[in-house]
Amino acid sequence: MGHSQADKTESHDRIVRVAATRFREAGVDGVGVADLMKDAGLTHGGFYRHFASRDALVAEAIERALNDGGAAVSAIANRKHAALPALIDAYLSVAHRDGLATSCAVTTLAGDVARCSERARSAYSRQVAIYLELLSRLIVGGTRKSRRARAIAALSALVGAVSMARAVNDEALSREILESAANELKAALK
Amino acid sequence: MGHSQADKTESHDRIVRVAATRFREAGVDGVGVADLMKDAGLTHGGFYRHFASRDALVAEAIERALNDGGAAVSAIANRKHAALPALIDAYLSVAHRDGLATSCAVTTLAGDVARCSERARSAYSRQVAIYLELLSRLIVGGTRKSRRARAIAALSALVGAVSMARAVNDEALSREILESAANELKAALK
DNA sequence: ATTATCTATAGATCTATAGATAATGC
DNA sequence: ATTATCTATAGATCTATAGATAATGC
Repeated sequence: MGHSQADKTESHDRIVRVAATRFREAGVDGVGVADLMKDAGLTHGGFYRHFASRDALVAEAIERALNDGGAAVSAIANRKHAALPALIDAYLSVAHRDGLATSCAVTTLAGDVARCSERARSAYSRQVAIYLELLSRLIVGGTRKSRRARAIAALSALVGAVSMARAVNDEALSREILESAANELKAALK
Repeated sequence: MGHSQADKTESHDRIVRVAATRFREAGVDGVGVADLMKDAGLTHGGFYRHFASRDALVAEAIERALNDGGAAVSAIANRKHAALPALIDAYLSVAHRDGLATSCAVTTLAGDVARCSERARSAYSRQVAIYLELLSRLIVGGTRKSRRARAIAALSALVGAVSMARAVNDEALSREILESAANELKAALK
């Protein structure tokens, strides 16, 4: 039972990481403080030495989830060769559809964030802006303005396709959505 | 205090209608049975004479919410003139973004449905299939297969754009998402 | 007599707090 | 002495049930 300040920082970080995962899996309303603390290897009583309220953790965990997704997307976007189709294929993959725990929060937490604190919504806005910058840079041809408009349409299609592919319980339809959206996007942005 | 069978049918319907509205506003986990019954003008004790469980109401309310949205979209799609751009503009309007209570459940409840019962997910799948048929019919040129692929990409963009426009707390960015997505879609499907 | 609804409550769960315990760090 | 964590619990809320009440409908 460690009690150093280093331990506290590590505990704090572990709670946020657990919450960022569980919130993506079960929704922000789908898991309680006690359960999160248990997953982090702590008892629920200690929670309030780390966070002022559950809402404070929610905001921090959403920021973390958004950053995680951003890092994964950036890693693909910074490839030298065929970054745009690679990004589209990764985002619209069955692995991303099914990997809720580590999925992109711009899709997975969109509905929850809309009902969240301004802090969480600001983090979400920031991450959308980052994705749009990143996509605009990868899109070729036309004016700067046109590239941004196409980036918005592309990001919308990525988010919507994954949302629907997850909600549908018809595997053939789900895969058709992912594949058709990927093909149309790659053709439109060629 | 009426107690006829007609009253029961009416009460049942009112509970489902209230739930379909409140679930879209607050999320499926965001409102309890007692609160829903109060909104329907009843006390919470009577709930279990209408539904076997809360989950049974959730499934029925999601079906209702999906049908409501379907009816609204079909009404626009059946216009003689310029049905496709009218549908795109309506779906990507500020009114639809802000009108959660009566909004299209394919977008609003996507995240919740992914964690719901098979019954709710089947209803969702059915509604997606209906929208894709409807959009395929409105899209011109190319093969049947190509029209379906474009319908999938278009529906994805509609769903994703509204999801992001709601989560973002930057009004300018939110409107830019709706407008750019609408312009790109209309241009692509002309 | 049947039944739609209401009152009251059981039992579980959730957020948050109080006080105890056992380490750290001056 | 300070503090990170634990044990225990208060108070609120949530789903579900039991029994009472007041209408309907044979």
